[in-house]
Amino acid sequence: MSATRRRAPGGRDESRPHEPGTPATPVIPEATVARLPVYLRALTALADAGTTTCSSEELATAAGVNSAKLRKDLSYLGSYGTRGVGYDVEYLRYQIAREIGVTQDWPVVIVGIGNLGHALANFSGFRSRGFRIVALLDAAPERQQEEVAGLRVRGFDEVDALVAEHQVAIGVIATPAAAAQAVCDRLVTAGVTSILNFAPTVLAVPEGVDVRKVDLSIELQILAYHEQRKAHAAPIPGEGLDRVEESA
Amino acid sequence: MSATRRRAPGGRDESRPHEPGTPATPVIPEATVARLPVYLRALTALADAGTTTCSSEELATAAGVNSAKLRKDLSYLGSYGTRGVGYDVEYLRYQIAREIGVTQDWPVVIVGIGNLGHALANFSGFRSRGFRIVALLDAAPERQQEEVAGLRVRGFDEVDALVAEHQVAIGVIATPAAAAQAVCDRLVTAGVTSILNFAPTVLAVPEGVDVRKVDLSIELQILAYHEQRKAHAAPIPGEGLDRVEESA
DNA sequence: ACGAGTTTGTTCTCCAGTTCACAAACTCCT
DNA sequence: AGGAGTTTGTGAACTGGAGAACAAACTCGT
Ligand SMILES: NC(=O)c1ccc[n+]([C@@H]2O[C@H](COP(=O)([O-])OP(=O)(O)OC[C@H]3O[C@@H](n4cnc5c(N)ncnc54)[C@H](O)[C@@H]3O)[C@@H](O)[C@H]2O)c1
Ligand SMILES: NC(=O)c1ccc[n+]([C@@H]2O[C@H](COP(=O)([O-])OP(=O)(O)OC[C@H]3O[C@@H](n4cnc5c(N)ncnc54)[C@H](O)[C@@H]3O)[C@@H](O)[C@H]2O)c1
Repeated sequence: MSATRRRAPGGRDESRPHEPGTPATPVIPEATVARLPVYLRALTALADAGTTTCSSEELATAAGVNSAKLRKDLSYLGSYGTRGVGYDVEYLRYQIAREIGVTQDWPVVIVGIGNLGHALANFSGFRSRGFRIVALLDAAPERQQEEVAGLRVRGFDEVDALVAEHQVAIGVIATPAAAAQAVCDRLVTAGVTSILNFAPTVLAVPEGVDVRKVDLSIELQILAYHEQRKAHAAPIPGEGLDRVEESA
Repeated sequence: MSATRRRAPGGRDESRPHEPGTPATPVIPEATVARLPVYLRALTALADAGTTTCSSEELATAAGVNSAKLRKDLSYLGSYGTRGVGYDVEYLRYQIAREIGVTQDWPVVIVGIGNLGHALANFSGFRSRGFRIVALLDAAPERQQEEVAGLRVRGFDEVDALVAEHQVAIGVIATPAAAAQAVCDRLVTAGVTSILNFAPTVLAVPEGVDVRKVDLSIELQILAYHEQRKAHAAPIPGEGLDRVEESA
């Protein structure tokens, strides 16, 4: 792999201008950042299938996006393709993984080992995607007897020690909504600066802390809205040609 | 509640122009549709706390958005506020629920009753948000002995009968990625027209079918990207003032 | 009844992101 | 070596959404 490594000569090379004062990194649009993991997944699937090279068209199809968008997204990372040929699957996969920051594992803590917390803790897929679950925390004493996925559930008061010990930057909240803000505050105090929130609440965090939310009810309600619209627009159940946007 | 019902006189009333040929409904931007459930949640919380009236400012704070954006979003539904006063919480809550289509419950099937499927089936919150789980399906025979959350797990071959019987429009896929496309195809054939996909694959569906995906690994990877950026931009662990956008 | 104060609904401006379209760059065949 | 064919990378037009700002519309106190 990596036949063309990064042709240093030629035109401009804007990889790391590091003049003192400028932020060095060329800034990637947020919409692109959100798609890079999808490309990474598609490339991994292609690599597993034995494909060594692919065109932007093929990769775009696999990722479920427009090929022009894909090319523009990749152009923010650099020129990793070869005109007339396409992209080296393994090389591009590595470059994206490096850009995202998942070439080595990130330690993660999960708080709230109930229904959802158990499922997350038992999920093996995180490991291969750049994450390692290092601690499971729960406030309920009866939970703390349990061992889930090879880890003993710890009391939430151990959060500071565990976060410090494993240098945890990313925390997952899977507690009831009522507890989420308090848990969030404690995590931030302990040193966590990125939070994935499953509880249906808006979390307030200090600047410098990232929050992303996953709310299944919201997703279902968005589907319900469009579903209602379909039913309303096409009263005849025979054939109703209404526009519906893909969103996979 | 509902002090001002919908003042029919006055200016223009663009609620239902139903001229034959025009699509009747005034079209709500997709970005707004995605936020309506958040407003609904915030209003429910306010109502539970005993609040009867709120301003756009208060509601915006509760929902974690800009108040101008909130007002513009609500304006797509109609004029449900009163200038100088604000919004009637209960009334607005109902109007949004009606717009989304969750004034009555939507029947839902879940396919793949593994780690995640169990958690979803046991989650009680769907009911109060407009959804009723009517069937749990799994291909593995040993799963079909089980009873989860009061429902016996059914074989996937019963999908057609169950979807037809309960008039199911929404399906949830919680199977491994390898099975997801096949499961999706079968669901669509059975009559499902909206799919929530937890498997890390892009699903291909015919026009008229909506797909939304939830991918935890992608969410974590987006956090990892920003986390890496923070670490890179601020090498001194003391105090690094870098911009980070909220996203709750 | 009227003016001061409040808050909505909407218009206008601006920006990020998407899509098109094509020159540049590469391969392969003759 | 040169030309035909392929595919990338990107400039430019276009689209949708975000935010500021303000007039219209309401309440309340006098
Ligand atoms: N289960 C699902 O499929 C699902 C779906 C959508 C949303 N959610 C949301 O995910 C969250 C968890 O759902 P669940 O079904 O796992 O709930 P659960 O009640 O089964 O589990 C919650 C766990 O959090 C623990 N907890 C409570 N307060 C805590 C605190 N202050 N500190 C630490 N731990 C604490 C509890 O002891 C319990 O073990 C909820 O907010 C729920 O709304 C869950
Ligand atoms: N568990 C998590 O927290 C988590 C997190 C992120 C993503 N996911 C994704 O969610 C999906 C489910 O995860 P999981 O941990 O529950 O997996 P799991 O292996 O525990 O469960 C999968 C279930 O699907 C059933 N199944 C397999 N093929 C089927 C088919 N053709 N028809 C019907 N049922 C079939 C299996 O019998 C099994 O019960 C996976 O795609 C996974 O990548 C899970």
